[in-house]
Amino acid sequence: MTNIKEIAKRAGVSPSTVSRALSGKGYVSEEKKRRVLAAAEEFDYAPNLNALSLKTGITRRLGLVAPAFIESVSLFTGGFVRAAEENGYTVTLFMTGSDVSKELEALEALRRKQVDALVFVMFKSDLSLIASYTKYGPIVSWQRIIHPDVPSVFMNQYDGYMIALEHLYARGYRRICNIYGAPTRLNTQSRIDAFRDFCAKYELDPCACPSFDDMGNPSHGEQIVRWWLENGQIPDAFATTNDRVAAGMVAEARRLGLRIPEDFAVCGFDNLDFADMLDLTTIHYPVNEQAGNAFSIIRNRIEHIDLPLRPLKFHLVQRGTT
Amino acid sequence: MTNIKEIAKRAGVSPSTVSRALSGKGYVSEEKKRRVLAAAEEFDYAPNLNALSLKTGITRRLGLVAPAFIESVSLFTGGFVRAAEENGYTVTLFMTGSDVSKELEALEALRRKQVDALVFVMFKSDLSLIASYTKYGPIVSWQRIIHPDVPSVFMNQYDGYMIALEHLYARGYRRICNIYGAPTRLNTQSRIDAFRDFCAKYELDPCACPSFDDMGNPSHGEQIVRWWLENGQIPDAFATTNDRVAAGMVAEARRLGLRIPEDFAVCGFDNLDFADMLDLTTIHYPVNEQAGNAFSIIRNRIEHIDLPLRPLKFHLVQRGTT
DNA sequence: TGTTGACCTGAAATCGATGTCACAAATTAT
DNA sequence: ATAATTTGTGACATCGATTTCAGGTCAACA
Repeated sequence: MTNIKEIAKRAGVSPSTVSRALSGKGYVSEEKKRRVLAAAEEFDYAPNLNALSLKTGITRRLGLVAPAFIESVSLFTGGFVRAAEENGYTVTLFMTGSDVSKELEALEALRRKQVDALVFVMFKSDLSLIASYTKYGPIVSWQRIIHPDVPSVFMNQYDGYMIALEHLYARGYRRICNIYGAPTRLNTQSRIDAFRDFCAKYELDPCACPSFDDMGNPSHGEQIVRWWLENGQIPDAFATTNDRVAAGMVAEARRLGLRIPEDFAVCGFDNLDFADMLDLTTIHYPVNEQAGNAFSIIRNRIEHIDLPLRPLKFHLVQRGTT
Repeated sequence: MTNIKEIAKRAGVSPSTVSRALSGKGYVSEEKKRRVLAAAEEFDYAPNLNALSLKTGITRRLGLVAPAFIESVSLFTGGFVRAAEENGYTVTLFMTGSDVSKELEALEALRRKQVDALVFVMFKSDLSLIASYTKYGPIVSWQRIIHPDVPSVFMNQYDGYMIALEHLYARGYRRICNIYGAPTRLNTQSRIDAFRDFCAKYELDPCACPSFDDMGNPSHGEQIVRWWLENGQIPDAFATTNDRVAAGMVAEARRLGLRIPEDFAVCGFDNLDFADMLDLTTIHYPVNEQAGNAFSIIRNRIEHIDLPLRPLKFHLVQRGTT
């Protein structure tokens, strides 16, 4: 454990001078600077980060809070860690499994200065609880929320969903079935709005086809395909919550001998890894770059600078299912 | 920021007494204990973790080093974080992108006491370099290595691959083509050994069918299918590096109008998320529990206890491609 | 010659906790 | 009654850095 005192002794100076020589702040004669650097080299000295954090009150550590690290959360995490590390920050994980008590632990870690800031990928806690911790450090959310103290870098799913709908229309599909996620999410409302406006634009009946709520897994996709086979004529196309639901539909169709896109078309969402392997048309969004934006917001607040945010856009990835 | 001194002042005692009252170590009268607890409650006091780390030399933070956080690395990360958090540890990420200088940064973080220990999921650095940092804290590797100071919790791929081969044999496939990963990996050698022993057991010619080296992506799988169509009769079955290669083969077969498993069978490896959606037969391994074992090894070294490691086994997940 | 300011240095305070130590009071043992 | 423990408490040192402060040298300038 070579510490600053030993370096000072070896170089024949005081600890203050060692600190100055190594940090480059304040005056140090060339002569002593050389001696300090030599001693640091000789003892392979590296300052203790805990001491530094205690003294300065800054840890250069950020907390990332998520239920689990799979699918698009992995993409976000990767983008966030990259941006953080490029700027000399380090990222600590808090895995909640959607448990609010675990979310509270992450908030407490902020209060206890284990991290300088938090990014919530998804959460279930009361927004007011989370906001009350902003006095201990910046908090940013990926999940779409509205609060003056907790900025959110959400995807504008109105735009993304509209791209999917426009694409389906352009390919000639008119009877479109919406498969939505959790109805309480603001994102779901955006998609409903997009569909309403889409129908108005092309003079389609928004009620022509029933929609499905609270769908998110492959098994949901399978259920929907089977439901339609038993309950009337299957729609021309499905606009789905995400690629997982879409994958379930594709798999079930294959099993039942239905042809895609002839019998029905499917458009996914997220462009996850496997969408390519399944030849699934989907909507892509640069989640990793958005995570970079989340980091920029945090850094802006911590260092009182004004990094610009990168504007991001959805785009269609057309494959064989439409 | 309310610190221990303020609590002391409010409760009318010394900081030492506050520390004793809150930690439960040493003698404190009931009366003062109550006063301290009340003051701590009133000021919503939580000890500063940096001060604690500095004083005790223990951070209860672990570093996880990986090139990126996708696929099975995500599974490992999830399992590791869960085990760590259950035991009061926190996990800090180091994303290397296979860059040795980034790996060095993680090692330096250990030396500078930002973390108590490290787990390398995968690495490229010299093993001797990594081992030289074990004097600063325990280091464990998931990648299979052999070193007295750096334990590794690898998968015994001999067993896993043998299960795949036995399965293919049982289903009647005799002409089996091996698709291997990076030839320098110890894992690859294990698989080659498994195939040798498999052929000996059933008196098959190990050279009956050429094998492929250094394959790992869907595009590799596609290439292999096309290669066989141009270069002789396609084998009965393929035993593959991982699910990604297998998925590429399945996708290409579908595109070319080949039937699976009639024209050829495919067995994947890893049982990633999408294997189910692709109806891919594959070999499963409880990676998340193995990550739990990695954590146990670390905890054993840090706390000088002797937690047992959970024995883990591969198993076959049969689906439609065999 | 006196003043100003740049340069240089180390002692000491500080960050926020823990833990040792000395000492006093209360309790128990002899 | 005296000795030996147990209980209870605060002063102070410590972890390893940074930073303020006071004081010193030295050259330039009025």
